[in-house]
Amino acid sequence: MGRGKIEIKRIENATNRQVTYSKRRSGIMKKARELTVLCDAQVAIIMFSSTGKYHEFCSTGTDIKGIFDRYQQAIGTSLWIEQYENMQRTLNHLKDINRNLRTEIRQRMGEDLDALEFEELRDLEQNVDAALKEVRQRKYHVITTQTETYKKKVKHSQEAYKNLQQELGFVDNPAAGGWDGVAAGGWDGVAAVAMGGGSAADMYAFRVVPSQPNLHGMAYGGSHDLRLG
Amino acid sequence: MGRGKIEIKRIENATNRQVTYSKRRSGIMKKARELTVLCDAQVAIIMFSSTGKYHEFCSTGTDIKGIFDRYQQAIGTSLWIEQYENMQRTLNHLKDINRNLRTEIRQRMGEDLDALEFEELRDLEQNVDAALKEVRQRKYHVITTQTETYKKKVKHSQEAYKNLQQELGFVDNPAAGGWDGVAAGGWDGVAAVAMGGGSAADMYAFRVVPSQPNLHGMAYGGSHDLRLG
DNA sequence: AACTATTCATAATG
DNA sequence: TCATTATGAATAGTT
Repeated sequence: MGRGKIEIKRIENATNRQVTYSKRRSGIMKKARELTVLCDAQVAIIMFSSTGKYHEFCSTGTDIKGIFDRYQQAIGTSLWIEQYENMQRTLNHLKDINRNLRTEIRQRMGEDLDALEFEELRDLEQNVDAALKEVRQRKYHVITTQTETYKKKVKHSQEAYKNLQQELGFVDNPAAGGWDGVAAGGWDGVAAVAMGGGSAADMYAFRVVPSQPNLHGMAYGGSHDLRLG
Repeated sequence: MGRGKIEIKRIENATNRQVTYSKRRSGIMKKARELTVLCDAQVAIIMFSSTGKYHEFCSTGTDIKGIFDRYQQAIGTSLWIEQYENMQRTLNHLKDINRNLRTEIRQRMGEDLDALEFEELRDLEQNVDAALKEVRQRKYHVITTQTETYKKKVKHSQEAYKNLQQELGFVDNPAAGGWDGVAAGGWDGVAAVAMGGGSAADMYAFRVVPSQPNLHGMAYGGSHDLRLG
């Protein structure tokens, strides 16, 4: 065809190559379209030129994805099965880990202990005991720090008050009440109450991990069976 | 071409249709092969005949999957993006949950308490305290049960021993030692030791969740930063 | 499947 | 890129 036969090998002249690509591409596309109409066939074509431009053809009544899904069904496997299975594996692994994390939390809460051997129970007890000490220590630290902070605030306010009184010409009278009672030890009393453990009303479920409380998928102290997938 | 022009519409005669499909299919395949050689192009073709048979063409140096991956990159999206993204979302969600579960465990172990407010610390303390009581109670229950079991076993052994002695014609002499010392309360002593809390050597990390200990991805009491994905 | 008459695709050219 | 055209390739209908 054309003005003389040509050898089927790479066209070295880039311009000629591009022209030939364009002509033959449209030729193939036309043939493909005719085939789908004449023979009631489904055809999908994807082409990339040497310059990287892409063109596609797809028979009417479907799309590239549809034909490829059918193709994958025909050859009995997914071309992307490897990635997909990797992901599925990771997912299941994460689910298993999460399940075990939940179990550990439940056990640390004193639930579901029936499955534990005596040695495990003993270790758990020691671990929870040590944790309790840590938590108490930290709580005490926070209280102490907070108390100090408030004491300083009170002291500053007190001094500001005195300065104000002096500036306004009042007589400085420390025994007249005002802030002194609190400054003398009132906040230590607050600390003492806070340290004393909870009342019955305080016994609601523990709930921490700030900022994203709903990512657990459940309330602490409640059931841990988050269902996913 | 051919003996007379034909109208481009579905060929009703099934045999003709099949013959034409076969001829034109090979024509397109040949054209595609020529295009890839002449123009250094990448081409992928998938065809399904009206009878359901499939045929494919793919330029040398690559495969269907390669061309489709490139195609998806070219159009800037994945044809299977929906399934994939759903999975990715689930994965990230699981990771978030996982992270929070680990944080909660660390906090229940008395670590990473700096981020907690005073109220959270107080709740945590109460919760861990209550859990400790539960664990101790369970441990005591296990010990009691175990002790009873051993007591019974000892008693049975003792009686079997006595019966044996009688059968062999020996004189029954309770003061002669043997099992009686243990049966009188020796196992309660075991229980007492077990209840007494751990020695310094017992203070290794707590490790439960039986059957699949490695799914945590870390040792209890160690770092909780399992990296995934 | 093979064969041909005929149409079509396209290489070379402007 | 577009149009023209000579030429070989593709193929519809037939055997």
